[in-house]
Amino acid sequence: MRLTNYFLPTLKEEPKEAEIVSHRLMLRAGMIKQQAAGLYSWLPLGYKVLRKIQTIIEQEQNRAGAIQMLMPTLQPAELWRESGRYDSFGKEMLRITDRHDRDLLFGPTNEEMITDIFRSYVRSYKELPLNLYHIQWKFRDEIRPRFGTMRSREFLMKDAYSFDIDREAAEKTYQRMFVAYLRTYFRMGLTAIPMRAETGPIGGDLSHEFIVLAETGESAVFCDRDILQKPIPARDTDFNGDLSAIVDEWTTPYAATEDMVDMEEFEQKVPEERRIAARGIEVGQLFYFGSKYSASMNANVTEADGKDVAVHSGSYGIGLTRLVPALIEAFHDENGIVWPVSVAPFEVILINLKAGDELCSKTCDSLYGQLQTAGLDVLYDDTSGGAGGKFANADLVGIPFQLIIGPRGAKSGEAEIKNRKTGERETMPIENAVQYLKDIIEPERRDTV
RNA sequence: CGGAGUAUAGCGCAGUCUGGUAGCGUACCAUGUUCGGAACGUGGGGGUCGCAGGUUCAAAUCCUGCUACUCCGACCA
Repeated sequence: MRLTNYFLPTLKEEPKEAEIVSHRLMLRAGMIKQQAAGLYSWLPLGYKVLRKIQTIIEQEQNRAGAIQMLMPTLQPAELWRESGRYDSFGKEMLRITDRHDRDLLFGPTNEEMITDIFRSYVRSYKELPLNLYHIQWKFRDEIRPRFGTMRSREFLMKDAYSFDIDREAAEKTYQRMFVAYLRTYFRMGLTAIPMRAETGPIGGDLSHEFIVLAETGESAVFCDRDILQKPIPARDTDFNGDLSAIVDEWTTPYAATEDMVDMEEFEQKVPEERRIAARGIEVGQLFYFGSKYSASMNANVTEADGKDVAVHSGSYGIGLTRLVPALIEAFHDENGIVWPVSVAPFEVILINLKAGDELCSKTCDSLYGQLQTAGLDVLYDDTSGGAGGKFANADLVGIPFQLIIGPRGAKSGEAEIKNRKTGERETMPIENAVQYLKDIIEPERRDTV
């Protein structure tokens, strides 16, 4: 993409409404625009990151055996009356009336609807297990939305819903999602720590939150440093096999949020030098809630012995629109964002330092074509501004590698490559630059590990 | 929903106390000099001062009401 043809409205000055660093940087890097309290437009750069995150989530959900579909944002109130949540959910649920005076709601979650789909079509235990997911916009009318898209009213979520014949089978599904989550966050460059969690209003008795450590995290968390060293399950993990060893390994070190922590237990189980008391951002949650909805909504299947039983269910969420700021909280410095390659809006930015110089522009145009041919996701800064502005902008939006060509280099045949994360610069013959970038970027995509 | 603030050019702000019809920085347009970390000069365009009502010869400024947004708290993926 040529920057002269793109839409990237970056801001030099600090927007006054933003308090935390990720919100400020998302506004300054031209990723989002606030439209009302808790409602945001995703501008091209921000949307590109969101799509990359979505692709990783989809790949890992599919790998773990979940099946993608899509449910509507608006739901009929009847389903929620059936489960009893129409009245109990409270004012966070946005209620809408259509022209026929029918009660609708903007879905804050989809347990009722997926259960309705399930009971409409599934009759036999032979069709289990089933794990369906969708990635859809949800709405919760938060009393006080804040921190940009970290806590917005409208938000994009991946929700998977599983159906199993009994608790044992449901726990296996739970473990598959657990492993998929470890891989998902790892591929985004994050270390997300699974912590025993309260089950909250969704109900049930088995739940983990996945937490990313960050100073601006909304909750205090306590864990054993050991958990940060645990190995990530490989790409070829057999999701049909027994995953309990992996889950056990990850759930043995102490890790709990402030809601669940027992300080005495924490201090007793974790030696002082390994204790981490920090703040964290929740980026996903797993729930097993048994037959809570299947029983009240008649989602039964017939077993081998001819008897009907209510299925055992779980739900598994990942907040995409919250992951973006969580990533920025984890990856930034004083100059701007520092994206990991796998979620970066572009992998490399080609900077033409002097767009008016014939040789310089010719060299850059050629490199731009080569980078595209090499399969790299490239933004080409072909604007006519000064060098300082271009460097500042490239640093701000956080593209992992900068390929810098100035008139001097164009003449002498030298290219400069800056690593955004380390700040290191390397000079090399121009003809080597594309292969050099390809070699360092491809493994960083983490799509083959 | 309780408490505290803010609203003036695209963005960041001053002007409001003490009423006289709007200014600074930046961004934008033109032009010239620059050209490796947001460079400089000259010229230019852009604001019914959040909305409504009131007081006054005169309101960004004083009074009343409303709206939006932000922060703290309770709540939450």
